[in-house]
Amino acid sequence: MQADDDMRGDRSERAQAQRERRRMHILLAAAKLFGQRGYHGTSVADVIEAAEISRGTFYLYFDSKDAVFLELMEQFIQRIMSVVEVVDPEGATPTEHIAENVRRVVDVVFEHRDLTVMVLREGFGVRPEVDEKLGRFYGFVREMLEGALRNGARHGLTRKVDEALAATALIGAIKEMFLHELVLGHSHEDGRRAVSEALIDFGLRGLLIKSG
Amino acid sequence: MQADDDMRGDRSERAQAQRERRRMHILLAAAKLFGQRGYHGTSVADVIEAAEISRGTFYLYFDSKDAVFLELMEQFIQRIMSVVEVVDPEGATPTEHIAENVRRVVDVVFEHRDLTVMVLREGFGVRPEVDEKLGRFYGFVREMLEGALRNGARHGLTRKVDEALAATALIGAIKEMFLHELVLGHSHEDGRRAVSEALIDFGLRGLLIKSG
Amino acid sequence: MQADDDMRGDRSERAQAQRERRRMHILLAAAKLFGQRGYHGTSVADVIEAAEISRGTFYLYFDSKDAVFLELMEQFIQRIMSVVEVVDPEGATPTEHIAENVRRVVDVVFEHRDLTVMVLREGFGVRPEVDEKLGRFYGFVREMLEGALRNGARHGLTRKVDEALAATALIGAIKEMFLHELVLGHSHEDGRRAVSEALIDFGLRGLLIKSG
Amino acid sequence: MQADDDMRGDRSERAQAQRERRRMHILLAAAKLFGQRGYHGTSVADVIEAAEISRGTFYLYFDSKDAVFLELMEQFIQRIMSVVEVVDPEGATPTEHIAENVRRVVDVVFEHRDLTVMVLREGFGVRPEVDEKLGRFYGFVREMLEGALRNGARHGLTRKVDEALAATALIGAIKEMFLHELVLGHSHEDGRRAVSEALIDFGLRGLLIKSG
DNA sequence: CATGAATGAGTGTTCATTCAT
DNA sequence: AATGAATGAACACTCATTCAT
Repeated sequence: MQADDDMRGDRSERAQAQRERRRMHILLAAAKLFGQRGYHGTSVADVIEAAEISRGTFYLYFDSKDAVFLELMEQFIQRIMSVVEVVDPEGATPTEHIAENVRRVVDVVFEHRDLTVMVLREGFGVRPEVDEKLGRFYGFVREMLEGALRNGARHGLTRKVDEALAATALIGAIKEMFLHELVLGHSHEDGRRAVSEALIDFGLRGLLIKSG
Repeated sequence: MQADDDMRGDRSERAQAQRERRRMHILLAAAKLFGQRGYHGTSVADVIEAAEISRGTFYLYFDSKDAVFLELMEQFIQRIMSVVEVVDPEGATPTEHIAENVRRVVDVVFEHRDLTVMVLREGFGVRPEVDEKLGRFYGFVREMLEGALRNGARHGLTRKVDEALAATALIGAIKEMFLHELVLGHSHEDGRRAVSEALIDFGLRGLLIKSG
Repeated sequence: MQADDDMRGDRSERAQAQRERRRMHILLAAAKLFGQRGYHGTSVADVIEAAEISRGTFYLYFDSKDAVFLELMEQFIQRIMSVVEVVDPEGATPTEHIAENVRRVVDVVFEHRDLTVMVLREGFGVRPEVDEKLGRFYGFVREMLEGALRNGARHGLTRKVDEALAATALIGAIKEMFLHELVLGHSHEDGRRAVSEALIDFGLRGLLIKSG
Repeated sequence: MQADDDMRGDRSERAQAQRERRRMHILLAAAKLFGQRGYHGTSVADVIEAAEISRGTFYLYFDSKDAVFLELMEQFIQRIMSVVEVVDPEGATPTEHIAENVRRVVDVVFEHRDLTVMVLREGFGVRPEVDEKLGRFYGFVREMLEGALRNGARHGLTRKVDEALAATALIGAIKEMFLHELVLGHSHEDGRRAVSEALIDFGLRGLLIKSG
């Protein structure tokens, strides 16, 4: 009896684990394809071929193509958000804080290359739900950046600038650098460090030696 | 015979002009739609409805949906390229040169809002030919920027930086600012000037008052 | 010029007529299949094969499989309703009136065999819109019948009965007789007359010679 | 050895009984669903959910969805047939005989509402085997009715009519009244009696007071 | 015996492209 | 040159059935 229970428990656990692994497998395959060919360029047929599963199996694990895309997008957003620490405006010089945030974000990005490319290359207009998710995410990022800029200005670290415009520029710069590195990157282990440093460098120091 | 030829010539010329006008009309309608809904979100049906032409007519002027997209992309690229003046590396302080280039590019962008949005929102991966075109274009832009950065460094105007990385960041910043302004922009006449100045500001001066 | 106009007019008219003929052709094919195999047993593939058109053409003429079914159902309902004349309760003996209604309905039914079978064999539960249409139709029929029964009772022609129950029984009898005749019927020209007479006979006279 | 056999026999018997109980359980769940949503509107998924069994188990007890439907239909048919007593043509006035048959059928119908609705709402065309079964059943019913009519005519109880047509009409009336009562019926205990009486009334007496 | 994960043929629908008029 | 009817490959999704555990 006990053995029986144990066996059943084992089997159920193993089944559950297997199921989770398969879900992951599909998500990974989908992320790669979405990253390479975009949402519209990737068909369910592509995904099931890449994941080596049948049509039916795909729908056994996910409600729809959209659902997969949204889940992947959510995964990425969650990972990034969970790794960014809001800087205490009253705290000491925030420079190091920011640098650490950047490093952590870069780590997430480089450990989830496909996911990142997928999110970064897909602009608005794919699906309303996607737009909403992206909107909230970029809103969050923008707030982080604007806060950092305000904070930096208060501490006399950065020039007084139109924070909204500056945040937009920074977002664009970050996206492009990540995309460039991830798509063309030679996957040097130091690509990661180079990007980290470049982001901190450009973000905090700008390009000019002396004011114009 | 001669008169006949003339008449035919006239007719042919007028027909040619009419044909050109119609092509333009279709391209404009397509640009607007591609900008608003993206490549995949725009169907040939949308285009012919917007251009008020028949299905057949569309294919009389263009080989395919792709061809329209590519031609529009080419148009945009040509316009931008034709307006950028390569800075003489031996010349005097290039700051003003650069500023003028920026202003001219901004002018093109704001005078062809649909076209710009279309190009900027569509990343790589739509079609191989599109990728190739975009690749060459960004290669050109990148070269311009890298040249400017090298030049600036030589003149002691900018810090010594990894020009490739810096160019990537700048490209991203520029794209994002344009997109943001064009999509959400309130179409103030001064939006154009604000963006111009912000680009020059961020591009040339960076954000930091004093070096870290 | 005039000839040109005429020709264009002709062409347009002919095109319009051709279009209408094709629509009809598809509807006829669909009605036959729906009648033979039911709504669920008939696929769009079946319809386009029977109508000898391509998948795309089907959707050129109809929005969906449902739309075809609903249009056919509506056609049948309209034909029947347009042919039934509401009996004036104050009028003279309504027997002849009723008999004429029956004959007209029978004519419609026998001239649109597939359509009738399609409607009669499909019960409720196919689609909400279908249910609603059928509900309204049977409501109409029921009202007609109940009115006739009330009328007949007032004139002393029929026994006093629970009109609702009697109407239900009559509806069932009518449906079954039509279905039987249309599905198995040997298409004798007199099948039509036999059914007409039987309906009048059973509806008006009942089965018993003398009351039990 | 003998004890062993007995035990095995017991176990086998118990297992057999359990198996039978489970079969019944599934059939009941299926009948309810088939009645409510029809054959096409009911998926195997619906059935296993309602029966609270697994997919595999379903196919352990039945060969296919069709097999369940057919078995249910057969069940209904058997019940009805087993309850109808063939009237002796040489016997005395058959009125009471008929009335008793009607009452027994009504009892079966009201005690197996789901089953009845299932059979009545599904016309021909679902599956060839279904058609065949239904065909044989209605053949039997038809024979009963025609016999009764012939008998009635011989005894001078009913008018001389085309018995085939009359039987068809009666079948339709019966079906419709049952369906109406079972689907919309307020489940009054007397609904049963009302229907019984109405059937006898309409079937035997018809609607007209005096002969035409 | 029981399970539920896996399958793939089939569904209704879309849309870029062709072609007879 | 202009039209729009016609096409069919491709799409996302469903579901009855099988089978390893």
